[in-house]
Formats: sequence, C-alpha cells, structure tokens
Amino acid sequence: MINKELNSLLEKILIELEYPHEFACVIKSNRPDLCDYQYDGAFKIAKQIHQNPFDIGKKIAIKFQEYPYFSKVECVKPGFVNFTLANKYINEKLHLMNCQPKYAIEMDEIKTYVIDYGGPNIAKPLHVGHLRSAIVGESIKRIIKYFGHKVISDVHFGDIGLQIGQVIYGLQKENIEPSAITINILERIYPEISNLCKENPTIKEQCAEITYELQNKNPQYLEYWQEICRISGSDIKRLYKFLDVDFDYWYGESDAYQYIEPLTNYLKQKNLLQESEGAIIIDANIEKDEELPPLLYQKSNKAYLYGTTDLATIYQRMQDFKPNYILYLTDARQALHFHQVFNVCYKSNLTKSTKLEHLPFGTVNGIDGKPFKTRAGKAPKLDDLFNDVKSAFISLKDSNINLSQDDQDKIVNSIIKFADLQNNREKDYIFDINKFSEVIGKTGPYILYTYLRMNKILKTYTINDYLSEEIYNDYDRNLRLQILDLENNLQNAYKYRMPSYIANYLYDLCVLLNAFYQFNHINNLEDVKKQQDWLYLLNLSNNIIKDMLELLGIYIPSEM
RNA sequence: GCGCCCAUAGCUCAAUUGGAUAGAGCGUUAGACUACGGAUCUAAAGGUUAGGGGUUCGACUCCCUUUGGGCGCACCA
Repeated sequence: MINKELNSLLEKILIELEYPHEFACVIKSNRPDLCDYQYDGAFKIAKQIHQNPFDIGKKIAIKFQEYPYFSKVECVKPGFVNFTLANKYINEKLHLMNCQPKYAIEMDEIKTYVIDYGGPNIAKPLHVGHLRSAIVGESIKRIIKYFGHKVISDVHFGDIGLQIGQVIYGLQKENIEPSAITINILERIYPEISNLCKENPTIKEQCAEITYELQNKNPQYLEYWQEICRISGSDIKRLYKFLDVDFDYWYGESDAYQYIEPLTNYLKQKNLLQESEGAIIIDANIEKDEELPPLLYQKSNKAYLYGTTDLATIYQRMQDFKPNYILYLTDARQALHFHQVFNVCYKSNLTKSTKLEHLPFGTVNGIDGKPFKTRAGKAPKLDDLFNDVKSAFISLKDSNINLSQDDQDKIVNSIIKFADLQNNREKDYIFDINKFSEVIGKTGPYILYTYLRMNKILKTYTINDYLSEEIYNDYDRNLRLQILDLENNLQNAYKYRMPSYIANYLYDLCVLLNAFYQFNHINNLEDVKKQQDWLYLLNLSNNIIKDMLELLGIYIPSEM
C-alpha cells in the first residue's frame, strides 16, 4: 500500500524530470535515525545518463517536497534520497489498514495452487525430520490462501516403495500376522531391515521382490500393506492434528499407480522412454540447462520408483485440478530429483503452462551438525518432542500446570513452530531440544505474552473507530511505522514462499509494542484523545498479531 | 571424478535480493518502574562477514581462486 503509493509517485516524478524510471523503488530506511523511507536509484540513473548522483537526487527531492505526504525530503551526501513521512499521512494509512479487509494489502489475480508437503514415509512414526515440511508447508499454504488463491493441499504419503517391502519382509520373518501389527513394531522393524539390506544384497533383492509383487496386488502382501497404512496413517494424522496441519487430500504414492499406464502411453507417444540395462529411463536434459543424469522410470525387475509416481501424480493433478502452480516442499537433498522430474514435464508438455516449483528446506541435523540417520531410527520421535517441550514449559512456572490442556497445547505449538519458522527455510538447521524448550527472547511465547498483555488493556475499554492526526513520541511513532511495514513483509513471504518474513516481522512488532507499553501508560491517562489513539493502535496491532500468527499456524491461548 | 549448497559475535540465526554505521535472541556484565502481566524493559561488552584476488560510486550479497564442511550423482524415497 504505502510502498506502492510512494513508488508510483516516484515514477511520476522521474518521468517529469525525464529520467529513466525503471528503478522506481522506494524502500524502508535502514537508517531510521535519518529517515523513514529511502531511495537509492539516483546512483543507477547517474550511471545511465552520466551525471552526478547527488544532483539527480536533489532534483528528485525538490519535486517530492511539493507533496504533503512528507515532513521532510532531502538528498544527502553521495545521492541517497531520504523521506520522513508526515504524521497525518502515517495516520491516514493506518486508518486505511484498519478499515479495509486484510489490511488493504495488494492482491494478485486469483490462481489455483497445488501444494505438496508433509510427505511422510508410512513405514515408521513421525520424527523431528518431518517437522519442517509440515510446519513450513502449512504456513506457505495459509499465506497463499490469504492472498485469495485457491489452494489444494496433498500430503502425498510415501506409502508403497521399497520401504514397505522391507517392513513386510521383517514382519514375515518374525511371523507377525497383519492383525498383530502395532506402531511400536513398525518403528523397530523398519530401521532393522533397512540396515540389514545395506549389509546383505540378497535380502535387499527379496525386499525388492516383495515390493514388486505388492505393486502387482499380491493378496497376501496387500493385506499387510493395508494394515500398515491403517495403523501408521492414523498415528500420523493424530500428530498432524496436534500441529494443526491439515490436508485437502491424503493421497499417497499408491494412488498414483492407476495413472502410470496412461502416463506411459503418453510418454511413449512423445518418444521419451528408452531402454537401458534392462530398465526404462527418460533423458532429463533440456536445452540451455545443465547436464542431468537420466530419470529412472522403471526398474529392470519391472517395479516402479518415485520418479514414476511423481510423474503419475502430476498427471493426476493436471487432470483433476488443472492448477497454475504445483509447489513441492521437500528436503533440499531431493533437488536433483525434482529438477529431472520437472524437465521431463517440460519436455513432454505434460504440465503445459503450469509452473512447477521445488521449495527446498534444509536438513534437520543433530547437535553434532550431522543429519539424523532416520533409517537407523535415531531421530527423536515427534511424540517425545511434544512431551519434552510440554514438561519443560510446565516446570517453568508453578501456575502453568493449571492452564487448560488446550492452552498448554497451543503454547507448545507456538514454541515449536516459531523456533522453526523464524529461520530461513532453505538452510540446514540444528535440532536442539533445549532450544525448543526456550520461552524467553525471540520465541513463540514472547509473541503470545505480548498479545495477551495488550489484550488485557483493550478488554477494559471500548475502542473508537477514529484515529487523530497526532503522534505523541518516538515509541509511538516507531510502532506506527512498523505497522505500515506489514504489507512489505507479507508480500515477501508470499513472493519467496518464506514464512520467516512474517515471523520476524511479528517479533519486531512485539518488541516495539513492549517498549511502547513500558513507557506509555494508558490507564489513568487524562488526555482522552491520546488514550483513544493509543487504544486504536494497540487494537490494530493485536489484530495483526492474531492474523499473522494464524498464517504461521499458531493460535493464541486464553491465558498463560 | 562430475555437480549443487554452505561458511557472519562464544552459541543459534538476521541483514529489505548490490546501498549509508552488518542486526537480533541465548549466554555474560551492569541497571529499571510500590503504575495497565518482570515470560517485561534500558544499557554494555562481543565482528578484518573463512583466506586471497576481481567487478562496482558502493560487496555479507555478484565473478574467480584457496581452505574447511555438507549433500547429490540409475534400479531407496
């Protein structure tokens, strides 16, 4: 809103001055001691037209001074143009944010998105390695929805690959009937057999054989498989529910099998399938791109792999949803795989104009900085994490035990999610249970606490729908400017699919709110106009906190 | 061997995608209101952005290079 308005004003002025106007971009100042907003395009213009940037900046600044939006516009030293907003203008914009839906942010044309996140392997219980895809994916989904788009989410269970063959092998070896399977047995068997396969190629072949036969509907294996899916599936759903993570479709790779045949025909038509060493492969190279190894489409024992099911799933999504975008949230280690799959889509025109985006996230590492070896079963389980965080939180303060279960769960969620979402999603991160028990400083509870303490004041007053033209001090002014900066951060979170923009914005907002709170007392204020203005501000801030937390998948407890 | 990613304060992370004086949290040290919730607030100390070169008016950011780490490269997902 405010950025856009300043930018179009700038563009108009650049045209008037007959300067190139492709650099018409005003940004929030990184020198708040000097100004509120800044423009650094004078350097770029200077380069193009071979003139002094300071002279250019001065001319631009003079033009800006004609407008009533600013209390000061000046060009300093090498050529920065610095804007200080007029209080009246700030307050007009705040009022607009308060009155219009979704804080008057700019919306795109409505599109259809499919977002594929979660992707848990059904052979074992959820562990901390599954946290990021679920938390970050859920948040990205909510952000894109907030911008008005139609979003279809699909968990895409890893429910039928070699891992299932391995588990079935292990169950049979121990004479465990399908009806006797429990989540604890699955948890133990998967890493056991997975390790066994690494040591013993014969066993691995047997597991692969079981997988192939399962894919061809061997009734005995089918019975095992259905039971594994049922037990593991309900456990996974329970944990997602705790995290407020939900999907429109709970499809798995197995659901893509029915599309393999039409897909194969389609790819044959396009002449893309070739035989190599008994297997079927697809050349994944396209022009003007780095050289990639081929995508393995069908194994020499005729079984299918995840490249196949990913393509078949795309086939299904194109048919059922006709999306404009398909987004994938997976570990960065799968980057090459998706690069191959996407290239095959482009080559075969399978996706037509649909945009495919792989949104990688970094690996969750142990305190030693190395990835948890999930197949060896060493990563902490999500259940254990939830319990540990909860008991750490309860032991923090005597009264915490008296909070309702629902409030406790909301706070535990805020701890875990905020710790994750404030980080750049693409980087690896170190999973340290101590960090996840932290409630002081830049944490979820800090945000919740701020909200609740502001809310306590708000509840004792009626809030007017009127904001005066005045701003009373620096704490006040800084808070107002931060509120105005919401759109910028929200747009970045949306554009780059990075919830961390929102998390960090929220934290900064709360820091300013707490400073405001400390020095600007509202109760017993004799100046009624000031009191009403400040209540208006707190109310707007709290609405923003609540809405932005919801985009992060965090909910506010009734008390804490 | 080929390729991709990463290296910022003691630790964990930022830096508006090339802008001005590189910022937060934790930890450490020193402080604050008989006032709306002290899970708070105000400060201090802590940096040759791994090393070296280059491009640029300007580089944590782009290019080259060295070192150190992570990951991926056809029958796992």
